[in-house]
Amino acid sequence: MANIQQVAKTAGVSVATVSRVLNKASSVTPETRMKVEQAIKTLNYEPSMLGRNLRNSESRLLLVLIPSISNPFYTEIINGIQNIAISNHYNILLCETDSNPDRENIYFNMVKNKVADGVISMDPTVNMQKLNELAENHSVILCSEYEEGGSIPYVTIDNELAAYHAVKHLIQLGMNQVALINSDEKYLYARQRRNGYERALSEFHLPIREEWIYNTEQLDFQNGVQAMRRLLQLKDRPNAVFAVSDTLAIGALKELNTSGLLVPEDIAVVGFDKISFSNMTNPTLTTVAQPMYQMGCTAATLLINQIKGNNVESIILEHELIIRESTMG
Amino acid sequence: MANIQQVAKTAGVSVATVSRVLNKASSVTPETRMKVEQAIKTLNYEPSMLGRNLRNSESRLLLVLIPSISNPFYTEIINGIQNIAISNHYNILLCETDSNPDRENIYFNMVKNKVADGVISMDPTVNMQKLNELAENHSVILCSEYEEGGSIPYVTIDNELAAYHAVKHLIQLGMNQVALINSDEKYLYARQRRNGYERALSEFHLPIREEWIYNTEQLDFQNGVQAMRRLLQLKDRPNAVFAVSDTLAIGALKELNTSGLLVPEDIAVVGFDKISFSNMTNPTLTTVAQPMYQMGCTAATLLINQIKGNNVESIILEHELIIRESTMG
DNA sequence: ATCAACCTTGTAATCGATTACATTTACCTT
DNA sequence: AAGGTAAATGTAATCGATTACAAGGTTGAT
Repeated sequence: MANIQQVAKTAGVSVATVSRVLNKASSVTPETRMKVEQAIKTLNYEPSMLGRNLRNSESRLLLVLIPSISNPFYTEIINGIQNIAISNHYNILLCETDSNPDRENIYFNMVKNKVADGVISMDPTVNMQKLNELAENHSVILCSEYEEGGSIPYVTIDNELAAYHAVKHLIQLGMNQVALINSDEKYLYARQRRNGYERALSEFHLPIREEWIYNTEQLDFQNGVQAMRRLLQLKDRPNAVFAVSDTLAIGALKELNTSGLLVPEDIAVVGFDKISFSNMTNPTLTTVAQPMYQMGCTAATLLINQIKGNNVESIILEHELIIRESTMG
Repeated sequence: MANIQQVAKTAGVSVATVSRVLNKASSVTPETRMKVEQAIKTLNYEPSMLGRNLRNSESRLLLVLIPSISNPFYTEIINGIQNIAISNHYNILLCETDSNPDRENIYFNMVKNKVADGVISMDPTVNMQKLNELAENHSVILCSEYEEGGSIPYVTIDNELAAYHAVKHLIQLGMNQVALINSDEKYLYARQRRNGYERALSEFHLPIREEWIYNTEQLDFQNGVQAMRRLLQLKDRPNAVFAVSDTLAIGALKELNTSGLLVPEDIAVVGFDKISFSNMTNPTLTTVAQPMYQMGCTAATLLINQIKGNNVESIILEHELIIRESTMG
């Protein structure tokens, strides 16, 4: 691969002139420009990013931290990030942390080392202390999960309100015994969604019953099956379930199917996230849609602005309740 | 962020010595090593990848090209790639091409520019001519989809044999009218799987009937629904369906459910890929498992070896038929 | 005491770009 | 024709590391 020196030589000009042609900025005679472009073509020259990046001390790479690539929740967000990134001449480095602090460290170092210009973290298990340290000198944006009262800008939805809407929908359909399948409440979103659940119950003067609240360790399908199984063993069964993720809800559906119960006649189900599989189930799943593509776009825009040195503000986006067969027989 | 000069100054040594401490290679007195390490600690120094990469003309980044991040087929493969990459001190740059040639070009240029040290392509729509050009001077591995008789090393399974096994399984269950939901036969894997399907039929002296072969444009759920709907409209209905992807098969299941047919009693269904949702459906889906994690590991290992300058050979991995409820009521 | 051999450390070139500053060239004005 | 100005181009420093080679220092053998 040719370098800029060789191009300069074959064009009979200096490296500075070649660079000027490359960056289209300052004045070059049409004639010399032609000579340089000719040389570039004959040598099949592509400027080295390594040289350019070292000099400019930027890499035009954005790190995206996700706990697990197999979680369909993230795919649309990543699409959004990627589109904005590409149209701003950035690329994204997708990093799966597996919620593993060692990997997290590797990725944080990549930002410190300028292998990447900034980070969007979507990992709810991220080490907030380290992230805050990183944010002191580098560009960081949180997406979906965030820190209340923290100083790092974030993009999210109003989780409390979204849960409230979902549960209110169930209650208004006449369900007076609504169970909650929640994830571990060490996560902020889990606590917020529980609050929304409780607010809806309280508003309709329904009791909050601990045995109808099940906390899962993870968000997998199997956890949903397990949770539903437990709820069905209760003497006093719920007649509706709000699960804080579609994968949990789909697990619940599966268990209901197995035990011969009808959805929504016997038990209505609402999920959260509107993952693509949520309308492939039978019945299709009522769910709360987060504007995932938009979240991704917004997060990327914030990050790029922050890298440019601008001050950016956190943003809360709108959610939407998608009513499907699992609540509307 | 401190640089190597400052570390050298505070440690009272030359930059060469600092570099030697950093790279643990040549001889440094324990005493000077201590001084340098002390300086590194006090200055909170991290070596710049940009400088290092320029000098070594490597980036320790591997490009992974996939058509779409939302396709669950790729997630396990990517896991495998990532694990091997990390344990060899590489990182992966996950690139979604959307089967868009412009994006493809951007990514190919990243390799030419040394932003990445090599590519694993999993995009069946990739421009083979350009990829071959790239492979002349750079490291390239194909994963899953490949070019027959081409010169780029690949990792794949025996698609013909896998399809043959799937269809033979259906026939041996007593199904004598097996339909095929195939994707566009411009793809090599689609042609190979069709061959396997036909071989199994021929072996059992069953006719190959064109009206039982449906080609979809894409692999989405909706295409499966559509395909099944068409097959059900036939006067002479099939009593089994082999779909070349789980998403198609899940669409077919959904349509069968909608029209009140029982699976597998009325129509048995086999999918392909063993995506995680394939055991969340009702009934659970019989499918052909590709060793996806292993494919990822193998592809990454091949690529890293190729980058090291070794000659690498293509590898064909074993598949496995996973029998579940959709063929075994 | 001398010298070879080896070990440790330093000097400076290098990777491939960008860019401040210097220099050359061309043109215009009087 | 001389001098001034602006445009075009060149020179060389710079980004932050690695490393070939040079130089200095120590050790031990004779």
